[in-house]
Amino acid sequence: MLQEIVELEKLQKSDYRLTPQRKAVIKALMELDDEHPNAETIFNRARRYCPTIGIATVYRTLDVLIETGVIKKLPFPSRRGHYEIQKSPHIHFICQKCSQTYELDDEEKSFTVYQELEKKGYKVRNVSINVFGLCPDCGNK
Amino acid sequence: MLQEIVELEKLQKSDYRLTPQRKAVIKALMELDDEHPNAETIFNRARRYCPTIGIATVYRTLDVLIETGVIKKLPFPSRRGHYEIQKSPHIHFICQKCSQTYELDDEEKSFTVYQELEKKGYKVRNVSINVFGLCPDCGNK
DNA sequence: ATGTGTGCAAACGCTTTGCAGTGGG
DNA sequence: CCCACTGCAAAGCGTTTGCACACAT
Repeated sequence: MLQEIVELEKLQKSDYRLTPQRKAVIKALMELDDEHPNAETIFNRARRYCPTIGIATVYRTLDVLIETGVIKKLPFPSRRGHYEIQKSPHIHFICQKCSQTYELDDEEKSFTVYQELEKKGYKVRNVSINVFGLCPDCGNK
Repeated sequence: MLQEIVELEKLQKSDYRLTPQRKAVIKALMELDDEHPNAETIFNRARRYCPTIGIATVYRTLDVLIETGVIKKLPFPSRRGHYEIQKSPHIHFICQKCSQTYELDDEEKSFTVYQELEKKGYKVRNVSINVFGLCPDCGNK
């Protein structure tokens, strides 16, 4: 996977070691990226590639990956943390009935917000747009 | 307070009882609304108006208020829950250094998102835009 | 040799739940 | 008068931390 190499390089450049555990977590994150996984889901997938990994290491690795900008923690009003690889901005639509999360492009809108806030003196690192309601499936039942 | 009466009526209309505890929580939420309070902060303020209230009741009341649309749980990637009275959409800017949260108007942008998604078959109940970065204070140090 | 990184298990902190009692409508 | 609601304390659950060990450099 080409993309994976990019992520691994980001880590190396920041004085963090590329351990089997960290590689396993990144691999898990890449594979699960379309479902906004929580720590437990990432943990279970990462075990395929590093069976001895512990949940604490997953949490510590997620912190490292957030710090180096590889992933971000998603701002959902959920009790558990959800994570995704950093990529171009998009809208998250979260269905309040079935909890499905949809991704919808929104580079343009995010960019406008970005520009306006930078003009006002804010340094913008991440724009996040979440929409809550009923998805087409749940809304028509 | 005029606004408070509106919130109380919403509750009454939904077959929920207007207890001193619930009134106290609503009053606390109104007073603290500009600081996106967590349950503990709401609890401490509510005790001014109902000294015997318990934290469990605060949590249960918050659930009721969310269900009736009086308040919403804010989608911040924080471990604790944060709440605010439902009002017209705005951007939250959350400083990653000092954790200050700023509110910035954005009715227009939210409305555009709203319209586009409704066209696609989603039923939108709540649009939430969060921006993360450094606030003017922290960015210039 | 040094210190970053790890697994385990225990601790932590916020939130939820069970239950017996209370009071609003 | 009945049942929604409450306070208390205990349990629950996701996350963090302390510690001894491992292993890269």
